[in-house]
Amino acid sequence: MNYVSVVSRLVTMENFAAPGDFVDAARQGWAKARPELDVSSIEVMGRITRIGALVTQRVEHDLAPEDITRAEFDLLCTLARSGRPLRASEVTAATMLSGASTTKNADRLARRGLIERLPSERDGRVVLLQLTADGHALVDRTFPNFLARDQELLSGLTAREQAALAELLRKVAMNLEVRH
Amino acid sequence: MNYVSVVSRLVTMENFAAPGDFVDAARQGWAKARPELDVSSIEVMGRITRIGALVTQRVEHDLAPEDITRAEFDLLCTLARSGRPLRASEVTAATMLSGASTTKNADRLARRGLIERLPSERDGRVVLLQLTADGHALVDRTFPNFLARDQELLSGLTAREQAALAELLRKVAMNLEVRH
DNA sequence: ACAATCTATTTTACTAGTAAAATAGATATG
DNA sequence: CATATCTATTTTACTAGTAAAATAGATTGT
Repeated sequence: MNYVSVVSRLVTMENFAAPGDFVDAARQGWAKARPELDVSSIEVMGRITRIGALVTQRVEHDLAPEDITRAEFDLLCTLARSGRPLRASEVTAATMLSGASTTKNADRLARRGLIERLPSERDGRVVLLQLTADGHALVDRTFPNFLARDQELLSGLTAREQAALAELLRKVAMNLEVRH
Repeated sequence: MNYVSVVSRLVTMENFAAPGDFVDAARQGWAKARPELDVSSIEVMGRITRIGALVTQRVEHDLAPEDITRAEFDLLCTLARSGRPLRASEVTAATMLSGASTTKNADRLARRGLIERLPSERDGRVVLLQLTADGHALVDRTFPNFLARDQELLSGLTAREQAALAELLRKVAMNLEVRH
């Protein structure tokens, strides 16, 4: 790419919209406003938080007809994939919410008959949470739709690209999780 | 990899902890609980939402000493990189929050003297938001720290890997953004 | 020009999430 | 074998975010 095409690309991007995605626009903004800053890391981290927020909103929207929040659905899915009753504290660790939220979400799901609270035989402080038949049914009915929606989002990528992306994200995730 | 090594890897991962990151554990759970489901898409989407949530929490924690929320900081950074006063509705579009939240956040930031509200000359309904000198100073003082933290998270990846990751994420982001 | 309609922001009334205190059961120590 | 300390969960008191109503200014059609 020569000087002219670089310039014409910049002019195009500034004056005639469509500079790629949200993060491309943000990066261009920083390049102009604070040219001395190296903002290259937002190419990855900005996109991750942006995509994460958009996907979360979409999931919430799709769950509205079930009259269930994303956090409650997350709790149900955590129990569904664990195959055994989990302690409230295990659910808290898996869902990234506070213990107080786990109590609240478990209350609402129990009132709706989607989960049950069991006492632990070993430890009287512990509350075990497990899906009821209705809870299992809800997960079995709705979870595949979310998988399909996710696949759709990745449909622009080849299988090889999806695998490469997953592997790169695993590295970032592991780096992040070791720091708590 | 032969049959034995596959089996030994599975056994290792099930019985001796450390199956990689959070998503590896979740995927194994689904594989056992619902072997008929193709949950491969969570390798990407699950990691994006997980990393997004962890990074968001970390940013909130790091902003606590400034007595400012992540949403407020996001508003300040949006103004800082735009280089001109923005309409409240432009800020709303950039921050992924509701208009009501923009009003609330702008209220608090204006009370603290970090932004100013200006009337638009063209349209009496419009409120323009712009940084004060104090607001600029706060962004200049703190934003570089967040860039450094983000770079640290990506330090396990080569420059080539970071570029590949950014490019793959851009594809996903653009696919998502065209669907609103 | 003037009602009808549209649009940008704010206000109101509400829900979700949290930190810290309270509660209750387990464990350790003298 | 108490009693002090630790741990798991719940309750309380609060903050952040939102949808929908209210407000106020712009636009459109006649």
